[in-house]
Amino acid sequence: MGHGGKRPRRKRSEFVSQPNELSAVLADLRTAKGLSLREVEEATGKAVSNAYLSQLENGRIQKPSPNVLHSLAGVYAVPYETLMEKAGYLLPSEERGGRRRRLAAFAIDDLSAEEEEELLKYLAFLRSRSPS
Amino acid sequence: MGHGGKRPRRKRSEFVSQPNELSAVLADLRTAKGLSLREVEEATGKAVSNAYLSQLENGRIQKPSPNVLHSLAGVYAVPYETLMEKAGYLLPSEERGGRRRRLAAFAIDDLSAEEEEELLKYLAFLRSRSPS
DNA sequence: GCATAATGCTTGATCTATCAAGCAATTTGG
DNA sequence: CCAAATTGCTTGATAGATCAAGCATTATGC
Repeated sequence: MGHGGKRPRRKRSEFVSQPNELSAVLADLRTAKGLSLREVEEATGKAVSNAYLSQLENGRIQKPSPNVLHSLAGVYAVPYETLMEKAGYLLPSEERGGRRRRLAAFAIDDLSAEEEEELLKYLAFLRSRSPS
Repeated sequence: MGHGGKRPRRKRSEFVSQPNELSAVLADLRTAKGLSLREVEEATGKAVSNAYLSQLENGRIQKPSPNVLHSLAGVYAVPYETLMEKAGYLLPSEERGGRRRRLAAFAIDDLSAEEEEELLKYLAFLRSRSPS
């Protein structure tokens, strides 16, 4: 031991995160619902740890298991197949003959009436910025 | 899900061959086509080893990856989804669309991907000002 | 201000999926 | 009959998924 002062140095690991589409979707869904990592962990019934969620959202996991995706689909109230598709396990739904809702549509299902009204105004604003 | 951590120590499981529906289906498909394990390995372009196929058909693998199932679906000319279903990754009768949609949901179906992302961030903002 | 909780994150450890190599039986062909 | 090939199978090694703990920083309460 020796050298008095410093404790085990903590090296700053250079995370080579490769953000993919899935990680972005999962992060967006969680923040859109206003949930913390631990709240999601809890919502899955401890099936998915907050540690893992963090790695997932930061693109450090290449292939989360279908079980994990199933748990998260439940928490975020989005279709399991959609997450499977984002993870590259299934062909895009168009090529499988299926209609689909925008992911954002699922994020608003439990808004209050007041919030929904605000949201509609915001949508009008969004549209005013792009040609129809 | 994983197992990690140092929790109650788990004993090494003795290879209890537990043939499930998937293993039976895979074995039947292969013998029905008169193929050997190595021929199937070859047919997948070396994507799945004969060693693994053996374990798979004898129920020694709990959750083969979707990638493996995809390769085998190609070789045996059966639908990928069918094998996924046998493996327990998909529900047999997936019913979709039962939920009631918010009004606003109809207004976002034709947003661009960028706009949708903005929208999700806006939702996070909305939530941050009201309790759940 | 300070203790405490909450948040996102990193890391060490463990289990599982998966393959390369090898093995004992069986088949084939000369 | 025997060597070579084939077949199904087992096992050691490796990589990746996943979690329990713990850390740094920020928010919250007194």
